[in-house]
Amino acid sequence: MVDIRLIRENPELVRKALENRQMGQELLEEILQLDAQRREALQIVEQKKAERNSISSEIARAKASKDNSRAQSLMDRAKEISSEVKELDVRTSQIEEELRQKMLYLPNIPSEKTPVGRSESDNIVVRTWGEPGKPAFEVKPHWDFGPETGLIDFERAAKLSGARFVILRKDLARLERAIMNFMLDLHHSKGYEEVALPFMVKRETMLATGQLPKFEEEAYRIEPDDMFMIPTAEVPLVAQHGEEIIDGELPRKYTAYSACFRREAGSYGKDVRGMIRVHQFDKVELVWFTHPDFSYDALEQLTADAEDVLRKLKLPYRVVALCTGDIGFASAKTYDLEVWLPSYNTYREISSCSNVEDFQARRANIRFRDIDNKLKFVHCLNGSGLAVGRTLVAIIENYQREDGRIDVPEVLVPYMGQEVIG
RNA sequence: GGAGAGAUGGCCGAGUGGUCGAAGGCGUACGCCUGGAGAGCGUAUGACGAGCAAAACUCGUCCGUGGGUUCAAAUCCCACUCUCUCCGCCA
Repeated sequence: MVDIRLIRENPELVRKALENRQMGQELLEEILQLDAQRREALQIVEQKKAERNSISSEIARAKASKDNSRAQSLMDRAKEISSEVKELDVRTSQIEEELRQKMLYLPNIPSEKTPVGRSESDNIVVRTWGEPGKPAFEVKPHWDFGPETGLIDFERAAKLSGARFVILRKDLARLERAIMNFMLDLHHSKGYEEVALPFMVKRETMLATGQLPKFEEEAYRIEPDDMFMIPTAEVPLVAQHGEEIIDGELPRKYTAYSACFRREAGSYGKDVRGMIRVHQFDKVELVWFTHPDFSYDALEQLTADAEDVLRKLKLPYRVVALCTGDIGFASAKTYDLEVWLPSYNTYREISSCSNVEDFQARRANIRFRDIDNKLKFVHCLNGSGLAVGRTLVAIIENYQREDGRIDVPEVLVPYMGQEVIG
């Protein structure tokens, strides 16, 4: 949620933000109009209420001094005002609700640090790490490797659940578990508090983090209970502190494993082969709650922590700063980590690290007490550290040997108890 | 699923119709005391919204949520949500 006062006092800033996001201005205009209406209605109703209140206390005084006729005439007057107040209240809260609904659809204002651009092609490569290998043989894409070795079973997954699901078997199932444990252990060693969370959440939880109301068609909904399967652990990880005043030191750093569920509506043609884009995948997530003054330092640190996973796995990657036209709804600034995938002969997203500033904290009402003793909204950051399925793919393709088997990355050997699979 | 108990400020906890936004305590901030710290003493300390150039100012709202009764609701009535205890079922 964007601060309504900021919108009111600095609409040009919001106008520019929407423009940079390649979005229309209509929503902003509606919000400005509703805000003006709301304040006008508020002033009228509050004045009436003040009148009612003062008569009410006069009644109390009249009754105390046994002046019953005076009390009665005041009560008649108060009754009139009260019914006026009731009407005005209804009108005011209608406007307020309408405004609130519109506000929920307004995206975050991109940071000044976010490069301005129209689309993906305007993103900026910030740095590159490692060299894509140049094997003398042809690397098998994971969608061939998997079925041929029997370690990935797309057919039976489709039998169970339809397209875009995957079954991992034997060493690959174990490798995935090893990857998760390795990531969680690494983050834990850096001071992240590990959390195990619900994968199903209430509607209001999805609202708090910004997945709803705008992106409902992207989420799996559990009809009878109006709950949602989480699209990322970010949702419960952030919302756990909803309606709280965080006590103790900031930043708070959390890491959690979760399965993630996405309908992938509107991406029918994309990545139909393999397990790059599936409806259910595993991910290890990182979330920070920080003081507003330090959230951009925190973004660098969080990104570095996610990068460290790739470095320790010795997977070549690059860091991309997303432009204003490409960052997510809630984000003010985002770095994507992209890992080298031989099957695509390019880098593909494996992590997305964002500073959403106070956007989620406003929705979820997450505050802290600053040194000046004032309550302020925290800044929230989230990033994948990393998407486990895509890490698995990256290992299959980057660690492939000429004999078609896969070397286990050194850091995972202790978790696997073996050095080669396949 | 059945039965009961509860939900009040950052926290604990009093308060059953009219100066209650709410006693008391803890915590926090400042001051005194001290070589320094602690203890002790004193003072202050809810949130949100609107008005104003701004406010230490004024007004409004808020005692789980939503309705209702009343001139007036933390307090009375109804519904719901959540938490806890017990019973049943279950991984």
